[in-house]
Amino acid sequence: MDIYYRLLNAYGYQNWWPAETRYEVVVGAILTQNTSWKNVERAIKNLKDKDLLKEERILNLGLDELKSLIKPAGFYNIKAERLKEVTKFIVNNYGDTNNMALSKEPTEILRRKLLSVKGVGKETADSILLYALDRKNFVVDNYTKRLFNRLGLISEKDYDKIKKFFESNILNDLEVYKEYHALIVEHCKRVCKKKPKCERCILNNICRFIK
DNA sequence: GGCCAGGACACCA
DNA sequence: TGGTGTCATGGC
Repeated sequence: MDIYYRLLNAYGYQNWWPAETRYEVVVGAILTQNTSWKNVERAIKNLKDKDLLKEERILNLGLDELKSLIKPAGFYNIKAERLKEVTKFIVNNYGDTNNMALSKEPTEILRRKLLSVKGVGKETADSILLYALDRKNFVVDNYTKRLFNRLGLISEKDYDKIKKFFESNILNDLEVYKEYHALIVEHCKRVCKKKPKCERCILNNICRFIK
C-alpha cells in the first residue's frame, strides 16, 4: 500500500472509469484493447452522438455501420464483432448492464461467464467487473506486470497469480481497487514506458534497479 | 517512417 | 505452457 499512497500523492485521484453509464464502460473496455484511450474516445463519441450507447441499439445496429463508427479505435472489424458478442451476452442473461450489476452472483462466477464470451479476455473481464459492475476485482495489465517486475515485487508472469498478489496485499476497498489500477496506468504512461528513469521516479528507493 | 497504445485469439511446436 | 502472427487507427 506504500506504493499506492505514493502514486496517489503524486498524481491524485484518477476517478476511473471515465464513462457516464455502466454500459459505456463495457464498450470502452472492448474498444481499448491494445489501443490508446484517445482513439477510443473518438469511437465512443461517434456512438454517443448518434445516441447508440445502449445495449439494444448496438444489437440492432448494422455491423457495417458499427464498424465505421468505431473505426478510430482500430481493429474495427473484430471489435465490432466483440461488441455485438458481449452485448448479446449481457442482454440475453441480464437484460442490461445495470441489471447485471445488481446480480447477486459471486464475482468468480460472473468472471467465468464473461471470460466465456468471445473477445473478452482476462483484462477486459476484470475491467468490466471492477469499473462497470463495482466488484472488488483487481485489473492486471501489461503496465502492472512491467512496473512490479521492475520493482522486483513480483516474478510471476501468470495473470491470475499476479491478480491474487494484489488482492491479498491491498486494502479491501472498492475505491482503492479502482484507483490503484488507474494510478499504475497513469504512472507508467508518464515515466515507466521503456526504461525506468529511476532518478526522478517517485518509486526510486523501491526500484531494484538502483539498489 | 517506425514504434506504441488501458488485448485477445488462433495456430503452432 | 510458451512463442508468434494478426487485427488497424492515430500520435509522437
